[in-house]
Amino acid sequence: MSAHLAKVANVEHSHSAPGEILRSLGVQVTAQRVAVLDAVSAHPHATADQILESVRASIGAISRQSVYDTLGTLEQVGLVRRIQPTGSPARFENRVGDNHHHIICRNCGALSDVDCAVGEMPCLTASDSHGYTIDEAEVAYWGLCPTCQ
Amino acid sequence: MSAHLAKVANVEHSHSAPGEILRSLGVQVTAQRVAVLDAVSAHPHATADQILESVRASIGAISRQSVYDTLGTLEQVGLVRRIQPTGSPARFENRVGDNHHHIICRNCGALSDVDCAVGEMPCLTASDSHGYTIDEAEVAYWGLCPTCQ
DNA sequence: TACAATTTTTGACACAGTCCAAAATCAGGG
DNA sequence: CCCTGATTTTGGACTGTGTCAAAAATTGTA
Repeated sequence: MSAHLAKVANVEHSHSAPGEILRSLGVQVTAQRVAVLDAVSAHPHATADQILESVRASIGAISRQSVYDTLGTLEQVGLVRRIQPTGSPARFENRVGDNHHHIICRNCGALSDVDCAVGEMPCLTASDSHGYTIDEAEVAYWGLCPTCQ
Repeated sequence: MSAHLAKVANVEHSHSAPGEILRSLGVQVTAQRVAVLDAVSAHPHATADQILESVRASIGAISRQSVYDTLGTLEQVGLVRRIQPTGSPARFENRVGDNHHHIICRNCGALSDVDCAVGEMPCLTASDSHGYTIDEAEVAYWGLCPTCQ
């Protein structure tokens, strides 16, 4: 994803109404999209189904397909980041553009953000890039959280 | 997974018959298990279904459940490592114990091993461990392979 | 050879993500 | 404010991946 776009999305709009943010990015504004964006903001690292439940609680009805579609659109314009730790379904967060990493508990699945020491992608250098053009080093820290130790 | 166990599995058995390796680890030897181990060795980073196809080609018949069971057992005893890059099903490899990382093409999905500069887990230090006991820093390098650039 | 334990098979199920046609909504222009 | 074209949402079906469970088969030991 474009890091620049993500920063635009996050920095220039952090105090705008969701509808305005969408409009400024050329995305049609609908009640469903606003509700999904709100749900992602309220529940960092939520799964699509958790977002579905949250939106249903807030606007009454939305289809599962629409949640998936909207998350895809929001990811595409850089408002939402999609992560997927090993063994987990996809999770979504609105903290974008800073290349932060995550830390996951092997026991209970708790998940937290970890700032990237470098801040920009890719933040690590592969010992052998195999001729690839690398644009991201995705890091996940695994271990036991304070509660599960 | 126990790094020591993985090294035992990989180093002390790299020239033994698969059946002997299994027996030495206290795992009951069956034709299915030997075939799955062979398939993983022959096809690094294969998915469970690819391993299923390979085993069916080699020993004629095996159930999907048995492949999943066997992979689980082999992972448990440190003979096989299970990885799951974002957006991919689980993949299996017999290169264990060296904490190597992976590099994945965003376009075609090609996947290669990348040696870990440190060699042991965890090879990175989180900027803030949130009180976790960290035992692994899983790194995936993303970009475009030489063919897709 | 017999038997207990374990593994495999078979089929069903659950979860997560995608596909698709019809219906509904949005946005802009008149 | 209404109309219309474009887009989105809905509802249901489908696919892929992993798990569950009971019955059948196999392994290994005595």
